[in-house]
Amino acid sequence: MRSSNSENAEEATYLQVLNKEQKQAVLHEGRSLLILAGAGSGKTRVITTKIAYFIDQLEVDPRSILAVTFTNKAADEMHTRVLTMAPNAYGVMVRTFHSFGAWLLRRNAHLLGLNSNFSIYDDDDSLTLLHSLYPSYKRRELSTYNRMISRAKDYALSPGDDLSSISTDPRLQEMYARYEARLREIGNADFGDLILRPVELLRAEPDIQRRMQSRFKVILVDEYQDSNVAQYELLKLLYGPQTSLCVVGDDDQSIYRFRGAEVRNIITFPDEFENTTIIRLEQNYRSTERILSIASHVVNHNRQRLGKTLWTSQGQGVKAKVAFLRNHDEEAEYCARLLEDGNMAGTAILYRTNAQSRSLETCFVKKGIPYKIVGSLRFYDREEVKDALALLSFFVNHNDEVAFRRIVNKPARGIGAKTVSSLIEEAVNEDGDLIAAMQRMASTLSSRSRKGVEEVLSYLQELEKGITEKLLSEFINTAVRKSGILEYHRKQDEIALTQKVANLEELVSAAADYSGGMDGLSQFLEDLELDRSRIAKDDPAALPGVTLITMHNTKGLEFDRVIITGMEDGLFPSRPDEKDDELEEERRIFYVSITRARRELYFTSCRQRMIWGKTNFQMPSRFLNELPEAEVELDSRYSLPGQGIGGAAGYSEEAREWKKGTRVYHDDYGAGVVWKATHNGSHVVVFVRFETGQTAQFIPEYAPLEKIAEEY
DNA sequence: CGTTCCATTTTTTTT
DNA sequence: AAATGGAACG
Repeated sequence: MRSSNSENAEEATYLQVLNKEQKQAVLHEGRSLLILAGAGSGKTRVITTKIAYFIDQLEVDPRSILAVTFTNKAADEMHTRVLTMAPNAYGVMVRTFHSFGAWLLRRNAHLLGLNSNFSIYDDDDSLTLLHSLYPSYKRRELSTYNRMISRAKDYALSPGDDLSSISTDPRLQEMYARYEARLREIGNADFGDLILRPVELLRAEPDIQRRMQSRFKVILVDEYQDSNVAQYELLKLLYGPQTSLCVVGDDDQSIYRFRGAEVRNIITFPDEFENTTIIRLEQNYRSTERILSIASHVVNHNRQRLGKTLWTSQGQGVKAKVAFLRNHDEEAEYCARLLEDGNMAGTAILYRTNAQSRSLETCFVKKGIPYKIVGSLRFYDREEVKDALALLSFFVNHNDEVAFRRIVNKPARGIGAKTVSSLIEEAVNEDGDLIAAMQRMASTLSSRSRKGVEEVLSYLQELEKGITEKLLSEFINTAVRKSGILEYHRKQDEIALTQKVANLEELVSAAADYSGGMDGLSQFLEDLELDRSRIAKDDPAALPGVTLITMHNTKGLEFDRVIITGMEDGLFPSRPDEKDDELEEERRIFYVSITRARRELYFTSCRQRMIWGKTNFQMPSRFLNELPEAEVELDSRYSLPGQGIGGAAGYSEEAREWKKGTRVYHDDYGAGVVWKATHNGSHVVVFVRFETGQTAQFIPEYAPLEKIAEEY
């Protein structure tokens, strides 16, 4: 079991701090290893130590080690930690699946008809492209198809494959095929392509596959439970006769099904890779016994799981608290009150949807409580940033229709939709180059459009001259000025009091570390596309203040105190009528959230909540019923009266009599069906959709509302 | 072609 | 509440 090497040699200090299972995982030398690592069981330590051990003790060349992580942040952190343990580990490749795919595609671009400086389209860009192919559809309709296409790619399905597992919509096949054809004409890649096209490449080119297999002798994958089918295919293609593969994950923490993650990947791993050793890491170093008990109680409601039992030697700890509040403002107040003890940095406030951060922010600004929002305020999809990036992308690829559409008439230059379409059509009919198309077409346009097009051509040509000489940040600075983008947003700032110019300035400074020229530019664009947090001024983790964060974004993090907000049906779990699969996934999100806490855990549930501008009456989350009573108590200081931990017992019993689907009759409105039942604090409120198409809400206690028998 | 105003409609999560 | 989409007008 143990290698004789480590038996004799003095044990490296980094091995001494490991527990038995962790050490076993590090020392394991078979080709296929599955580490089932519970929350807080030190899996990152195991992976980093294992990498250090490979280099130090087994004398593996760092360049032949590939470590795949889930986020760029995790990749950076892992790289740093490995270097601390093994200073000669510099050449280890630590990347996300997507960034690894991009790396592979760039060095083999010529084989795929890609420009080696191809740009990466995000979801919004993909939708723009699809819309340009189907202008008669609304953007909204197409976003459904856009999602299906990206899902198909997650499952490694091409337009020619059977897509019935994605959707039986007959239009999907055709749309996917046309979208794909046009994307290839342009020569760019979308997010799914970063995985799918490497898969296609390795299948089609055995030489390259062999080269990759001999380059990467060791492959480690973190957060394996969130890998999708395409990523799994890619792994299989990289797994050569000499490769050792180690995947680490936790089936209970699989929370990205909506984007193609397949828990089955981890469950069937031992069947797919021969002689797999399975090691379970069950000692938790993070949380108290009570927190672990709550977590395991909750996740035990799930059927589809491998099963494991976490334990800790941290002591029992304090009970978790549940608070029922009137509305989201009180919820924020409640959080603020908890923060009065001053432990901002150790506290995280979790929510299911990004929109929920608003009321918290408002409250904290008012009270002067320092906070930081992790992940959500997406710098990259801010209009001004996207404009600037589109301009830069267009320099890299003159065929880039999506970027062209974005910049050509911003600021307004008299180039309308018709002119844009005809310019694109002209380009498509030739070699695709939109600059050449503008040059050819200019003379045929109306004087107004012509002037605009000439303006664009002139600034593009002027800027193009400067691209190789200058520092990248200088080039970007000039580009946003000369193109008029900066001025355009300066005006917007004045009108709407926004910070767009400041954001553009931040973009410029983010480019400071990049070299000028096409390669530097292209690298900059890729880095931003794959890691949206890159532009942010500082690492949010380093700033003081309480952390506001979505449940999904907390993966891998930990805090002294965690407050899980919005424990209401229809918000969390996100839909009141979820199927088992979906509910189990929501429950895993709950499990992930709970296990972020080291010492203190709070849950809040509001009776009223503003959703889409309307105040809704909320039912307590059914997940509250799944908490073990012995470990949880009501925060009676602040909670509304008449509540038990399992929710509003009194109201919910009554509300259950009027559950969704109940047929009712009202003297004035006629027959209808209940679509929602809830309570407003002291009464049951029933929402009814009538056969007349009207909807109305009643308090049955007072209203002339009767239940009637099911119709036949 | 550009702007403005009004009606309509929201999958929740993100590499 | 916010963001889109369409119509109407200059």
